[in-house]
Amino acid sequence: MAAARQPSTTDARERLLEAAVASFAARGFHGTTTRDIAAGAGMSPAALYVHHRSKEELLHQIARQGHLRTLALVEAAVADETGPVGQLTRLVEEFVRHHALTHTTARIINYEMAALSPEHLDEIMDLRRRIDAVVRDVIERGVAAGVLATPDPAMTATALLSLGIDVARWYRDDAGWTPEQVAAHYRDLALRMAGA
Amino acid sequence: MAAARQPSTTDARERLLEAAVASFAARGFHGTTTRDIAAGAGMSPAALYVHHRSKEELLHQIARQGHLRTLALVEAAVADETGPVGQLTRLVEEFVRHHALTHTTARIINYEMAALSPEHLDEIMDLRRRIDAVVRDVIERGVAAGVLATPDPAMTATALLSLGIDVARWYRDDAGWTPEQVAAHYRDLALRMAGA
DNA sequence: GCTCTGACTAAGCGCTTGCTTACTCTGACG
DNA sequence: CGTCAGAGTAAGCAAGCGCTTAGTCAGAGC
Repeated sequence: MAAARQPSTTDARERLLEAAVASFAARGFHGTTTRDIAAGAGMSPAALYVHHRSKEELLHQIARQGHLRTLALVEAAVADETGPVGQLTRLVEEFVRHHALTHTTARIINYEMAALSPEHLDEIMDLRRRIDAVVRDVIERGVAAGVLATPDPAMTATALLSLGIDVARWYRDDAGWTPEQVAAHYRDLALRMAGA
Repeated sequence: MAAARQPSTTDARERLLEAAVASFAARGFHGTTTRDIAAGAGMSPAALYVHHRSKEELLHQIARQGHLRTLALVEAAVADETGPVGQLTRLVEEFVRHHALTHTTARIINYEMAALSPEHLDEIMDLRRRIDAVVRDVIERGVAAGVLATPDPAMTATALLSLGIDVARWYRDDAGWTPEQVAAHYRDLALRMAGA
């Protein structure tokens, strides 16, 4: 049956995606050729088009999966904790740890967005707005409840997200800090910033 | 004399640089063609090579000038104030205001560095290390003097720089916040983060 | 008026790009 | 065994790339 061959098919598809992640992160979308990606997956240039429609579609899938994962992560942080301070603590810890751990993917989804088609960009921007909304909501509820204090919750939310996202730019696997160390330090910084 | 013609010559050179800034910021280094840049300066494709050696050299000049200006800015902030708290206040205000105001250039010099040649990248990385060192030094002196409090001055310095740099990624001229408003809010956040 | 200099361009060179075409090969199914 | 689907490829196409060549033209100096 067809399912018996599917594992290896899925495997080739996945290998191409992984090769695209590595290339896009290292050289950017426009700095990467379809031949780079195919070679990274150990295949001929034409093989890319057996499994994917175009180079831009690869970027779209990487961006889509990455943003969905981040949205799920922030929503889980809020769902698992009660109270704005606990939610903010958990959210920043997980958000920062995730951006340090998956900095390769995170670099692409945060810095290569301009290469998406207008339609795909719209879809990704919508996911980003939903992520932003979760963070802003936690801070606004905290301020309303008197357990957080900041004169401009929206700008503080922007700063917190910004701080986490930018981890993907500067973090190196061999730079002396583990994702957990950065996450713990950033959690403390975030609580100070939000006036906990 | 030659100087009489020089203004218009300098002008063409400068117009090409400005067009390169606009294109690199909008589409990235690899997403920009030399024809884009020349057209942006209102000239033929070949004109670029009358005034500049290569596309990469344009990026190098933009990155070099931008980093030198940022280094001068942080050094001036430290020189003009006495005491770590005043220096940190002034430094963050100016750094953030600068990144909001010049976000177009700042985007290039922070996110297109991978497109530089190895030699040019070395030079730029050295300038970045010097900028980092100024910020880290302010925080370390503040902690030593007991006017700032943070368990890891190096990581806090990284976070402060990161926060300022990332302003260039998300800031929009029409998004409701002026550079001064962002600078003032971020200055308060920075003082909290550093334990002032 | 003649010459020389330097800004600027039309045309194009050699190469690389994203993607397609026409094909081969493997393995499942009757 | 013959057929047929689908994964994979060798070869290549049209377009676009960074950059060069060979030249035009305006203005300064004598």
